[in-house]
Amino acid sequence: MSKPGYHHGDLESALLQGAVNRVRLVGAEKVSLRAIAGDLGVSPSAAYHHFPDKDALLTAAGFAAIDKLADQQELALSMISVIGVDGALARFRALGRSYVDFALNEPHLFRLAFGGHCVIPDGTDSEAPTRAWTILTAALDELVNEGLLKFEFRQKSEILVWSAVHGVATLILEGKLPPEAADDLFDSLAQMLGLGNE
Amino acid sequence: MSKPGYHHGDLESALLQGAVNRVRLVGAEKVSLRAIAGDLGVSPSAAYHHFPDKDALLTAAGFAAIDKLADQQELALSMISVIGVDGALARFRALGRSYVDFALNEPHLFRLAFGGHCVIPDGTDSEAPTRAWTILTAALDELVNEGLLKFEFRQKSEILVWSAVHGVATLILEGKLPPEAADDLFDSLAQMLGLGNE
DNA sequence: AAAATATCTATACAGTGTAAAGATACCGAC
DNA sequence: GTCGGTATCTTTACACTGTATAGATATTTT
Repeated sequence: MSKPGYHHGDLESALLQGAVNRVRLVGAEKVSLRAIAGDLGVSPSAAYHHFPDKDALLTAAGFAAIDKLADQQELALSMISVIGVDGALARFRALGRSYVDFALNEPHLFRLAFGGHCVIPDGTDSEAPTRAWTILTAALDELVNEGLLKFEFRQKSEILVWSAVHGVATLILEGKLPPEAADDLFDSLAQMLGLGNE
Repeated sequence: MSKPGYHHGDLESALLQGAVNRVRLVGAEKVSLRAIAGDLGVSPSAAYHHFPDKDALLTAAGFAAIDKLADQQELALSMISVIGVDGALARFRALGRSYVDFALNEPHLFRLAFGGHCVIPDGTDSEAPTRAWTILTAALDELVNEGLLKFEFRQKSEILVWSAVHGVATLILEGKLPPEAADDLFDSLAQMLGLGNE
């Protein structure tokens, strides 16, 4: 299944990987299908047997980028073994930090992922809850369990937290906010979530 | 200064306007310099006497889009004449709503404005406080003056509010959150800002 | 082994951004 | 006014893009 001969074995995932690599380096709007194919020593037209067109390949790469973000978040979470209140808070913060870090370390992948290429069809809830969403809700659950977040605030907190973290990442990336804004935001979030308790 | 003859008078702003129009319709990555020039009945190369390259033109169009967003916000603000506490709250909400509305009504302009084309050089504070920023701080000032927001929370609220609103706009636009998420977010924000008082 | 199919290549075409050189209209100096 | 210089625009050309079509090659099926 890897490379059993002339037919290259698994061009589809090789193309995807190549697309991700190229986007990572130069950004989505400056990657050419021909370059990706060239990297793999393959004719430009070869891609059309696996993806309907260039845009579809980039979209697939975008979803791969979203997955990489989720990977990084889970990795960041896994490195915090503290339990209890402190653990819950640390994990919450690590989640935001890894999100922003991904945006700043991989700006091109981040923009590809959230820049119009990977729009969900907008139909009624497509019942595809995104790994990022799942990860976030788990962290908020923990905050609730530890008594750090009032249960009735949890639902709305999901939207607030994700929006704020995504927003600050984007705005820093675009130079609209300074990098320190991220930590300030995390402070505000922690503080405000906590305030619901007293 | 408008159209005094063959030299077209003011090609530069005509190109800019044309670029904005085209981006508005089909999105930045599908607009061609030649099409913009064609709309104006002008040769493709003509643009190069006014902009170093296509990217620069699109960047200018992006900043124009940012300005349109600010216009829309100020217009939304101007339509609320209520004074006092209710007015401050209404204006705060209208600010968020107009921001999200702009993103949803003009997705291509919004993406151009915040999708990497208009990055501030990232140098130390470039002392260019953006109209959006000014507008936001004014609204928060009013909240403080009306006693709806604790003074010590104001500074950090700037980042929180702008990030959250920008984030929710983006995530709705990309299909990651449903449209109703915006109102939920405004509820949370109003509630949480208010909580700092009791 | 032969036929059918999936995969890849070769070729070609219209469209792109943009560099270079030539034409045209304007503008200030005499 | 006329003349020369300059900004503006056109023409032409080139390298490059995505992708459609048709042909070659390897794999799979029968």
